[in-house]
Amino acid sequence: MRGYRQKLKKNGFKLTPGREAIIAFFSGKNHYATPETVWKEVRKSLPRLGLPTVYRNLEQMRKINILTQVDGAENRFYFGLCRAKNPGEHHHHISCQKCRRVSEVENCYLQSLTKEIKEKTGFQITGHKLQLTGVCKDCR
Amino acid sequence: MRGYRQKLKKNGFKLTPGREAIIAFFSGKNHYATPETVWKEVRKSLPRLGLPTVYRNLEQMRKINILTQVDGAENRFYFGLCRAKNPGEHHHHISCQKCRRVSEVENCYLQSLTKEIKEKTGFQITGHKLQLTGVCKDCR
DNA sequence: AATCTAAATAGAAACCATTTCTATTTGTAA
DNA sequence: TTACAAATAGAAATGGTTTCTATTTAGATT
Repeated sequence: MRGYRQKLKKNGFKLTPGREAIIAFFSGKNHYATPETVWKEVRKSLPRLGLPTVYRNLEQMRKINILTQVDGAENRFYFGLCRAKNPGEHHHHISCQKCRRVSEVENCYLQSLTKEIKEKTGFQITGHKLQLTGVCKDCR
Repeated sequence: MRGYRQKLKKNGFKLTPGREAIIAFFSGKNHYATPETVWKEVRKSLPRLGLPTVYRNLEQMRKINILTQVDGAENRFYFGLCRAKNPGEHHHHISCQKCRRVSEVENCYLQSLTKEIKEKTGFQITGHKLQLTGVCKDCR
């Protein structure tokens, strides 16, 4: 928790009750959630917090790698807490299809494929997004 | 083009002018596009084609692997033509960030990582979605 | 070629996640 | 304590996507 405060400050963001509550929500659950779910939960302690504020905060905290955005099946936003040792470094996340837990996959195994894919497709690879799905050890 | 007709019939879909025009659109361009873009273009030859019909057809043709869905930066739909030799088999696509061309990456290199990721994260991997971005050889 | 029927469509309207806007409030540096 | 930029509330707008119903159509059957 302390680390997130530092990170917010370092990036010029103020420590508002809304931001702290959102981080607390994710810290407690470690699952990904939609902005609306976050809002409904956080509103229990901060009844006047607006949904637009939640959207704004989620996006800001994603930008500074406190949160990570998860691609769900539906065309909407999902966020989860990023617990990587070095969140700024390129890495991936895997989410549990049962309990929605998010975990880090700190190694990226794809760099080595760049050359092979380039030879086969003629594309120079500039980026990739990998969305892993699985079942976590508690749900198995 | 002939192949798409067969595939539609085999899956119980009728050969409507709308479906043919949508496939023609993608065949000519080989780029991905939003439903709205498809609609605006196809409407030039079929002025009465509605946007909901385009949405319906895109989704239907995605289901039978004529089209592939591409994840763009914005939270909306993108579709492209799938030219894989065996579209039913698991594979990936790479899209050019300049011209939006879509190409197939028929080998999936990730199966071999399943075991390694399982050991590190405790997750049993059940699926993945890989979105590759690059610059195609014509745009380099 | 004419008939039939389930599938497909048009057009309008609804839906709803997300964003924008403006007046007001608040965190924090001085 | 004050000052001010940052952040917020609340309402409203936006716009991509879906739903709805009456009508039309593709393709099978005769």
